[in-house]
Amino acid sequence: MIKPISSWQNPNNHLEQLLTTPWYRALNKIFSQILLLTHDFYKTENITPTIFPITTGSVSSPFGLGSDSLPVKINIKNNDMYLADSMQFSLEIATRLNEKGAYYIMPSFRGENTDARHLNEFVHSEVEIKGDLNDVMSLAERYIKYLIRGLKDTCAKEIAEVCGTTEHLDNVLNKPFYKIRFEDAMRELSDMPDAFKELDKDLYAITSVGEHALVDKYGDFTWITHMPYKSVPFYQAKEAGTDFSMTGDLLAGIGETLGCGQRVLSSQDAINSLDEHNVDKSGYQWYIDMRNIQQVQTSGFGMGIERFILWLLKHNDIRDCTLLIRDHNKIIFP
RNA sequence: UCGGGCAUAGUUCAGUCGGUAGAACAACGGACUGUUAAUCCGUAUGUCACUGGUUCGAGUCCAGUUGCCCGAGCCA
Repeated sequence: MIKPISSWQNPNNHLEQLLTTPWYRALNKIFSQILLLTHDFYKTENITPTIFPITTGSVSSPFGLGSDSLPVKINIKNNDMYLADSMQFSLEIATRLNEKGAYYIMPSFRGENTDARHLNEFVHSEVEIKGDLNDVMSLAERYIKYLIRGLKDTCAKEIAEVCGTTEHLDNVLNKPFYKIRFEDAMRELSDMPDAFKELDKDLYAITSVGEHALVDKYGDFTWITHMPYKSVPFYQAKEAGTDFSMTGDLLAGIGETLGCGQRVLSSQDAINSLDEHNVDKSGYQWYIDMRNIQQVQTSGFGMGIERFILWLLKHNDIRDCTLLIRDHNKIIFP
């Protein structure tokens, strides 16, 4: 059996653990296979690889009533800017340059404190395609199953040595991912007061307790879709005729592993959404303009690779799932 | 980011009611033992995180700042 050693607790002694323990040897192999499989998968889908700057003036995360997520602010030559918290905006541009869409797999940066479910720098596998919510959800399902099949071929020994089984891989491959709308999940979990919290009057969001309850009930890789429009970022499209959004979160293991959404279509949709979410338009005029230059319906998803590995290895602390430790509250070598 | 806790010797921590700063381990010096070291004796530990306030007097009470820990939040 291979067990993690939690060497992130003492970053200055981490290097020896990294270089000498079977846990990190297995983790390294899994990471490299996921990279290879990701490129293979998108090649079969005819979706184009891209690469972008990691600094930006437009961050995508600090929006929505349900979010006080923080970008990582840096200062270069006296200019305040951010490290990318997501490449979604760049991918929306790249999708307009390519036939089907564009993907990217690189670190994203977040300003919250690290804990068992969060890293300050995580490997983000993101894609944006021409299409709607259904298209991107089915792409996500194909991607995850492609990864699982590939990892079964190449890393079954390592996975079995960590978890004692590879049964959870087969369970996922053998059935379609269960889908439940947010409003239906709320009704089904109405006897659990902690499953949802009220963000604002009559505006609710699911909690990690609620996510766990859904995973317990419907198994790993369960979709919760159509979150309340006001609780999601401005760039997510509104469902016609409802107060919900064209979004989906994919739950597995400890919780949200992948998030996806259909983007606002027209420049007027973008303006309305910025207003309804009370977001200052000055940093996002380009986002409005882009829809005037070329209006395309796009949708995309982002998956946290370490969170996927957490599920893959049936583990519960994401800090064990990175090769080089990063904690923005500390200076760490190497 | 919010809430709670903590900050005293190299380290781990005591410090009562506001009245001159304490222990253990580590370190250093010596003694002794047929010797990679143990044991015994001895020695020194310090901007009590920082700034200000209250007070005759602050490690102790109050305010602010900084740093760390725990919890929550957020997300992928």
